[in-house]
Amino acid sequence: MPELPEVETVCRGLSPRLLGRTIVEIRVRRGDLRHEVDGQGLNQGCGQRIASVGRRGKYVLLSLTGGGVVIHLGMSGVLRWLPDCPPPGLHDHVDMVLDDAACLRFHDPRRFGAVLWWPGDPVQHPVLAGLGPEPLSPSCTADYFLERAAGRRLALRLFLMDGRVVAGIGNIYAAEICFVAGLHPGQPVRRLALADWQRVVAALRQVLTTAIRQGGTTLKDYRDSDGRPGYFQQQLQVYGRTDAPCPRCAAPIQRLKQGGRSAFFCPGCQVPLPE
DNA sequence: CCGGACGCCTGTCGGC
DNA sequence: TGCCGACAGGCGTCCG
Repeated sequence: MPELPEVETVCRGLSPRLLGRTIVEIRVRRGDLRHEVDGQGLNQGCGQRIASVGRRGKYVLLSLTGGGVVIHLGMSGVLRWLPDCPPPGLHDHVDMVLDDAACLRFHDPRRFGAVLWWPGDPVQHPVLAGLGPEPLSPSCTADYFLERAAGRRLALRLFLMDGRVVAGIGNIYAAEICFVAGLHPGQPVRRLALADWQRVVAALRQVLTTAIRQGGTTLKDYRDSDGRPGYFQQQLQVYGRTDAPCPRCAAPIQRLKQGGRSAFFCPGCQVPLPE
């Protein structure tokens, strides 16, 4: 569910609440997530202070004085800060209780998420190895994409969703980025020229920074760390808008199946490039 | 190496 | 009303 803008929003909300707090107890009610929760490891975090709250792609990183926690929200995960740690409800799998009686609660109905312990700096966790650059960092350039796309027939949308190419872009934002760049989502990436990649880079910066400013996209259950929804769904131009008029040319938005998932595009504004 | 299909899990929605 | 299939924001593995 949550892509980079949602995870960034969660991190910004958590940071002032968690910084400097000490973890006093970890409660794992259900550990069979995507990766089995290592309760033994996480318990080593008890008594440690939270030194920073960070993000890498769609992962939340809690850096402790002697270790770290890496959290992924999967499709349905919600990370909430709760001032008095109320009794847990259905799918509230993990609580990290803090020294001010608040808690950080991981809720995840589909259990595609993960809560991982790491004995050192969490950015060193193996799940983060091989992730591509942050899309909003200076290293994410048109030249970089051109090089990574060389010789590949993979569709543009799937290329942008591949975390090894660029971190943090999922189905919603890949669709919006292709639209803003004026490129067909099924476009084989080897056909894009440098000027096309420049449009992709400009589009992804614009889409992601706007989405962060709006607090992310709430289609259904996404909430930030205080339980508030995002507002970027009001600005989606193609995602989920099958048959609705394109905001630029009024042609009906089309949907197609790509990599087992839905892709949305405007047949008027996103025409395949000539070979 | 590359790309496509599938599975993991629960919940919701639309059609019959 | 109830049942059943399709689908949902991600990602790892397997196979051709």
